[in-house]
Amino acid sequence: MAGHYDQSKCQTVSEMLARLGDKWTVLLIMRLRDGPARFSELKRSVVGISQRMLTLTLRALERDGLVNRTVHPTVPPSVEYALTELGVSFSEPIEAMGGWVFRNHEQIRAARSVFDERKAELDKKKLIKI
Amino acid sequence: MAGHYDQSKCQTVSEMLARLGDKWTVLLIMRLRDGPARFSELKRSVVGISQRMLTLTLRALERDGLVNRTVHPTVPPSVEYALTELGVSFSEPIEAMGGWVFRNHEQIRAARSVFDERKAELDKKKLIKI
DNA sequence: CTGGATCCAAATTGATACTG
DNA sequence: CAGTATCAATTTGGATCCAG
Repeated sequence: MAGHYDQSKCQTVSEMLARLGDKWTVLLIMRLRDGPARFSELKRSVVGISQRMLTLTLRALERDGLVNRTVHPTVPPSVEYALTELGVSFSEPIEAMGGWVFRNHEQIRAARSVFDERKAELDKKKLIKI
Repeated sequence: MAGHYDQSKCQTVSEMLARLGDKWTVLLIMRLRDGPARFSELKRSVVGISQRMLTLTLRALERDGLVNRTVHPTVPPSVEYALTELGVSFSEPIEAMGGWVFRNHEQIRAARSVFDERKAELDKKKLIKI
């Protein structure tokens, strides 16, 4: 029993979960929930993202079928990104998770303070012993 | 508007989101939903995790107040890890997300195939041009 | 058994410069 | 505007050895 937490057994699942890890995917999906946007709009919305990371993240999302990329053949070119149906569906659990973190981050901060302080004390005692 | 996807504004939120990214956190939380476990049990359950990563991930979860670490003063020592109340609460959105990925990974695989094949064709054409 | 410390290889990422 | 390419820097992870 309990043998099903094997990431190698469910490659895709674990890859998707891994994708969420990179700082930007969640932020980008949350942004796209508000509606489609162009490349440069996204770059402005998601503060701190580099052009490179924006491109890479969008490509990955596109590849997974979560985001649609439509090029308008204008000059200068304009490209619009939007969540697909699958993407919208996926954004729901993401939103739930984001919401949880948002609601509970105070508690987390508090827990961290306690932990760090306790650790600092232990380190002090250890220093005396050594 | 749309200025709230700024990770620097909500350090904790973005950190938590980032923590999910590392391969192991989600797997570990899912495992701990089944009940408390000892270090070595966890190591066996979460296939592929190294000792180092297990330790690091557990410490991080403990620090965030999601996991409780109780040492039983036996010889040899035995340490039990369990989700805290906060951890259980957090595990719900996680589970939802995991569930979604699990249910939809076929669609994702399909999307990837389409994308990759299309890209392969484009690359071929480009090669001819060059 | 649990887990800290260290060393090293590999993967990510950011800054920068360049292009259609 | 929307990227691609390249390089340097940081991060990350695994392997190994050691200790309470």
